[in-house]
Amino acid sequence: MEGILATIKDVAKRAGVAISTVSAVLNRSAPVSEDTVARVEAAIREIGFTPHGVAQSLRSGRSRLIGLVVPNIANPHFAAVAREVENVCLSAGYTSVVFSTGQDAERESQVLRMMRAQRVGGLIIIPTRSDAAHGAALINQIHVPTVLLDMYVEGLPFEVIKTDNVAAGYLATDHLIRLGHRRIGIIAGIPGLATSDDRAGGYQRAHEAHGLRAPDGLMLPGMFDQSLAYQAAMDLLARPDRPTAIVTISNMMTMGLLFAIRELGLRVPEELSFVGIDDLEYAPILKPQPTVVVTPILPMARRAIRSLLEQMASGAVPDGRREVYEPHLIVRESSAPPPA
Amino acid sequence: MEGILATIKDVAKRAGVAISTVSAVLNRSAPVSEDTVARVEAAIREIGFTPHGVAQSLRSGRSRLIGLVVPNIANPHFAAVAREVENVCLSAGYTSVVFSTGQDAERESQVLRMMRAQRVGGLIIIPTRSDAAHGAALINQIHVPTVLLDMYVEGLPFEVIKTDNVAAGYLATDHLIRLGHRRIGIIAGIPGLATSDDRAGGYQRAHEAHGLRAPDGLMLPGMFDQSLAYQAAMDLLARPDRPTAIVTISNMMTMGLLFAIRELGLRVPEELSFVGIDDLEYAPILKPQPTVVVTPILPMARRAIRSLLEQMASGAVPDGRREVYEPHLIVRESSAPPPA
DNA sequence: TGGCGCTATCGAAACGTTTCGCACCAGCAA
DNA sequence: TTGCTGGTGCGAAACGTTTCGATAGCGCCA
Repeated sequence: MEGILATIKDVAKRAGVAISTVSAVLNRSAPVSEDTVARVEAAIREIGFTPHGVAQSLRSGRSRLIGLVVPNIANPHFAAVAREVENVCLSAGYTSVVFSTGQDAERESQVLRMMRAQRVGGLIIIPTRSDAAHGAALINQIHVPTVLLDMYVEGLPFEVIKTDNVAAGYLATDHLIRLGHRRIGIIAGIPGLATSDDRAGGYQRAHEAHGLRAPDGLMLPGMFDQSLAYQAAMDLLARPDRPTAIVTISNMMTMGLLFAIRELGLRVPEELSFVGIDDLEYAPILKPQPTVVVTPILPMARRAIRSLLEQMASGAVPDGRREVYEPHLIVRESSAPPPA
Repeated sequence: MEGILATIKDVAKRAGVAISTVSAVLNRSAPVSEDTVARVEAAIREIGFTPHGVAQSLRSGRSRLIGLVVPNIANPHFAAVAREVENVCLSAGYTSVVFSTGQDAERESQVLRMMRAQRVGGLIIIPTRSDAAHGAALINQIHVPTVLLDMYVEGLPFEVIKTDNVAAGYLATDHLIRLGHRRIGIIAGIPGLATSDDRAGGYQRAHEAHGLRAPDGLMLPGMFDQSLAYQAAMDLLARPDRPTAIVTISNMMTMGLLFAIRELGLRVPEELSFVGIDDLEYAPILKPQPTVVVTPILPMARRAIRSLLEQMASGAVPDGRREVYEPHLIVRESSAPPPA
């Protein structure tokens, strides 16, 4: 177990060739005669040689490590992203390393420092903030090809793979308005976070599109944090003129709402309707099953990692392209016309 | 962004000292006078130097990469482990890289090859199988300090951090027997997998302890896979003499059962009781709330990574120690006496 | 026969660190 | 003056690769 692993030198000796020839065989980087290839490959098999990725990185300046930076790996939504990225990486011979920021800019920066120390070859980031100041801070910490997932950051030139968040908020709200709701609350995320602001913006827009004014005082922040969303929901639902419907802008916030509903013993959808953004993977066993707006997160993740690998291979300069995926509504049981 | 990062050489030049002196400052590995330290540190700050982890690894033979191998990172149970490991690693200056095996021995081996290529310095593994043959295969693929989590593998000398799985199965089954159930089904995992076998063993033992014989034909395999568990549950529940209660031995299998219950429109606990092993993080919003046997997975994860870091630092030989954590029962709403 | 071009192979430098032996200096005792 | 000692600092080798210029062997044509 205490490992002295074979080196390329051992292979060379065994096959009776030069080190550089073994390297050429390994990388197909130079013409090598058929039977030399065979001899080298035999030697590799016999002594169980695995190339020293660290040495390869150092010499070639290319790293086979991909960094994935997400808000929280324990959130199933992001875990799914990680799984997808891992799959693509593995089949492409890359290794992905995942880190959680906890939506904290300082921790994000700490994480990026680690990534830099490990000299990852590329980065997929779900950023913690989207304002220009953050962009300015980030730009100095990122020295490799990068793709932004889920959210843009002001002033960062990287490709962005996101959903139409305004549409997501719109879809959820529009659905409730059409059902007849007029007092619709929303538990939004962190002000200043594009994803959050856009989804809340869609909520406003939907009201306007129906010639309505979004009611005052019904937009509560929840961060991307379940317990805060729970607080917000309790607040909203304890009011005498409580809303007849609620929109939550992320899976964790839907969870928070569900906790509150359970605690207050509210009947859904008879007494309260709700629509969440992002699906819950156990939605089918919930009672009632939640109506949600879903985003194609898996295709987005796949696209992000593919695009990143391509950039790394081609050395293309980032062009700030934005790839936008459309969300769509899944009507289930948690939404119905308001009580008379 | 296209990164030419500063090297230790640049620092040395700027501070007017030798490279080796900078290294000494960085690692506190040799006495350096106070004002030289100050000059070097100033230089580091000024040019924004981050040590090249790859070069450090290569030269020192020590790697700051920790590999975590789990069945599936998209399973919240394992995502929680990953998060915990990441936290400890980050604060200790290590980087964790997570991989999923999909409970597939071949993929596990592929993953281990990647780990070896990256020369990770230590490994935490939740293995895919526990038999001796697997142990024999694994022993040749692992060349670094390693801790086994959740399950032992026959013939592997590493420290094992696990729960008392027999007790877990026992607790769940005993609870149902005490409630009066006599036809208790169990959806077990993969035969040959210790965790699975032990939990099923606990089910047998509980019957014996009450002077009962575990009913025939009520133990169905579900793998650690939701859809298979769903199939098994459908099978079990479609029978004319269907069990009055069911034990599921992992969170994914409880999910599968819940899908089946929902589809068949069974009332719980009036028509059917169940007890799951491992909690569901959204348990509180489920109706009925599931009765479960929980294992202290977070403390176990913390213990595993701490123990690993210690081993890496001390260079201690593995002693095959087994650290066993006790599971306990949380009675909620899904278990009640059987229908008369 | 000599020169040319092609192919297969080789040797050595380089990537950015750590590590280790050696040199320098001042102070001090002999 | 010489020799020793302890505290600093230096230079160079080494880690395991990739890469690139050099070279040897060979057939071919003039």
